[in-house]
Amino acid sequence: MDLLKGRDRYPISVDSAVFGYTEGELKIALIKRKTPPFLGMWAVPGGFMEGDETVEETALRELEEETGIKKVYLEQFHVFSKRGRDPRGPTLTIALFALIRSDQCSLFASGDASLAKWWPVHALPPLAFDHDQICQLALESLREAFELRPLAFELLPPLFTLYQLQDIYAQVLGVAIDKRNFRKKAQKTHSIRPSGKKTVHAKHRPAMLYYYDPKYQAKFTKEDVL
Amino acid sequence: MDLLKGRDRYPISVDSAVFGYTEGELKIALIKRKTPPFLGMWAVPGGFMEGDETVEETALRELEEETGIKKVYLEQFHVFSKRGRDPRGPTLTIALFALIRSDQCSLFASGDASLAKWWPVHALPPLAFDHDQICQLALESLREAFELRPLAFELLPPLFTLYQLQDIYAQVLGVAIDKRNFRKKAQKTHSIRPSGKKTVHAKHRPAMLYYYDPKYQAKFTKEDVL
DNA sequence: ACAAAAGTGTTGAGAGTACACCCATGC
DNA sequence: GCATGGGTGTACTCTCAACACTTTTGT
Repeated sequence: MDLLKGRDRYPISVDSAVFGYTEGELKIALIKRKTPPFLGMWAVPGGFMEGDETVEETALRELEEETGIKKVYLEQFHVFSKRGRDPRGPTLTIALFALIRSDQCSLFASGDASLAKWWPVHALPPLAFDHDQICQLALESLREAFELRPLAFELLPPLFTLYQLQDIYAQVLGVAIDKRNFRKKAQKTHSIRPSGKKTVHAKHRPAMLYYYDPKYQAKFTKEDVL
Repeated sequence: MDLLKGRDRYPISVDSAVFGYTEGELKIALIKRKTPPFLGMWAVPGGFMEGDETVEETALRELEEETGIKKVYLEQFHVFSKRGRDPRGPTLTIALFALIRSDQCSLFASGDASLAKWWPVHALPPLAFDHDQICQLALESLREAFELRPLAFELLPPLFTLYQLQDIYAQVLGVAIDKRNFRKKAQKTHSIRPSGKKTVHAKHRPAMLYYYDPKYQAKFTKEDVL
């Protein structure tokens, strides 16, 4: 006896706002749609759940199919279910944000995408469906998550400069940050450690490269969020 | 042409962890299931999406059907999609937490529920499906949300004492709070205002009743979260 | 030389924390 | 009279915010 018989069923799409930090700017990865509706418009990568996948598996599969992106940090932030948001009929969209390390930011369009490209978060093109809402809420959710968890490191390569780290916080939180105060705070966490190496070939004085190692925090607290 | 044809479709259940503050304790509303599977076990109220409802509409409909609860604050916190979590087949569950004012906490079982009852959050009975996980994550999400938004007032009647307010923060965040420091902080927000009325027939000295009015905050900041 | 980021301390204000006693009411 | 919460102030610590100049490299 199928106890789920008679239940209404819905196609589920899983869409991911992928954030990256490239060329010193916080950006979102968008694809150009190759199929109707909204053919030729920009959209966040995503697609429909299949079989007995989990939400996260769908997100990873579609990301790789459409943009070539592989290793990402994923976090769910909202389910969109308003009537009429997809002209094809009632659909749910589970929205996630994804964070990708800046040394793995190259994009390759394929699958449902004819193009894949990074866009500065504050200069997005017109978007398909309600993806403008998704991007906006993604950014707000990212901000909230940044205040609760040490996520900046998910946007940086294993070795990074304090300036990069600070700049990410400044851009995500949308505030200016004092350099000296930030560096003092970073040192107090003990989890941001100098590697001994320095940047080379920068157009300016070489900077110490740091790495993040949470094991040097006795216990993670909100105070360690920077 | 149905562009959604051929997509896999899933039944969606929407389950709500309803928090209430009654008898001086933080509690969750549970129902006793009247239908298989897990017949006779306690579970979080919820049910399947129908037609072109939104997630929030489903949550409200099922809450009223099963427990009689009407006015609540709702917030999504997670989608559960792991294989095998429902023995009947692949299902998604969208989980929300709900906050109900303590003057509207009476429960009436009906619909799929044979009983509806408040349980202290730290003394729950064995639960159907993965509802123990849902309750645990609901509590953690509630904690996070409490640090970002002024939610305690959603658990209190329009007029409340400072002790009640403090006690909610203490129980939700799981920490002890100093009475004098808390009261100082509450006064500084300017949005918690004495009504002039006092409690009557308490088993102790009458207490000033306060109300919450966000318009007395110039701009809401994290500092106003208490 | 100039542009660009690296690096470095001190001070003052405000927030957070710790702490103990008397009061009013119901039973 | 006893139990229960109501109500009040001070002192210390620590965190946070504000603030400017010299250094090193590439062009």
